[in-house]
Amino acid sequence: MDILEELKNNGFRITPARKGVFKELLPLPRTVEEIYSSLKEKNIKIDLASVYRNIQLFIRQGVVHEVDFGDGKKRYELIKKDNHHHHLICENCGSIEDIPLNEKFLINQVEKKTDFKVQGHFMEFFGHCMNCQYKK
Amino acid sequence: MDILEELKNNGFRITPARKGVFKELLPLPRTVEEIYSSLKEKNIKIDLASVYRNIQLFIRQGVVHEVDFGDGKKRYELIKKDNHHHHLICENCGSIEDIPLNEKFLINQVEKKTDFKVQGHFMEFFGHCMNCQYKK
DNA sequence: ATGCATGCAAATCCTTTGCAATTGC
DNA sequence: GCAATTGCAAAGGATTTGCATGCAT
Repeated sequence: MDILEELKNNGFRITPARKGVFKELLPLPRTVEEIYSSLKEKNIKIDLASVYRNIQLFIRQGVVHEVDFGDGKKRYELIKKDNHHHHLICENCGSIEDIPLNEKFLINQVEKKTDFKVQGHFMEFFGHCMNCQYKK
Repeated sequence: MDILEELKNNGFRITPARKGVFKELLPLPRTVEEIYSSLKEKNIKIDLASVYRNIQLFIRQGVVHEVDFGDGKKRYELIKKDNHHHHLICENCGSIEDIPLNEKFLINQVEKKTDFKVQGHFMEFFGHCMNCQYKK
């Protein structure tokens, strides 16, 4: 919950709505719609526009970034320092698992093959989680 | 141009609009807007809705897929058989380069670390192309 | 000739914005 | 108290859809 404190130190207010949106992001990347309905269910009153506004604030402050799993829905995820990772997305149940990877050699492979200077990357995996492999 | 023939065999018509959209996708992933304006410049009369409709048809037929470079714009790319590759996206000039990679070991790494069965992946690289490295 | 594909306009969905009221500090 | 934040409603942009007409086969 350090991050909210930091926001406060930067002159932003900690409102119930803002704290709510933040908490929704804690476990996993979520869509705006998911955040909105989840807060509603928890009886935290918030307007859709405020969800959008707070997500955008978090992004501008560099604590959240957008991830795209290619299903047409934008998801937002907390950026945790020293925790660069990728996702395993189950195409059956939709579960999302984090996984850290050693992808340096891949980036080396790219830079060896071309004259391109790689500064960032985006990498997600699709398939079936353990549960869904056996349920079939 | 095999793909258009195949569509025809599946009972779809080859119209100037459809052929136009298809040709626009030949070299590189493009946005709907890019396809639309490019065709307009070439005096190929087409409605925006028809660009959307044809892209969706191509996707349903499995010859095109959506790629997302994280800039908020959806791009559409032809799926060429036996030509699995990734992209190098220059953050300076926006150029897009294809690159084939040996990512099998990465997928093995994932499956070794977890119980997840990987069936697909998504992988893009961002940075600076050769031109933009030296122009700076 | 038939019905698929198109253009056009309206509808829909997602996201952003203006503004007055509210609330955190 | 004052400025930041909010809710609400309206605006904006992207995509989809309904329908009558046109065109590929």
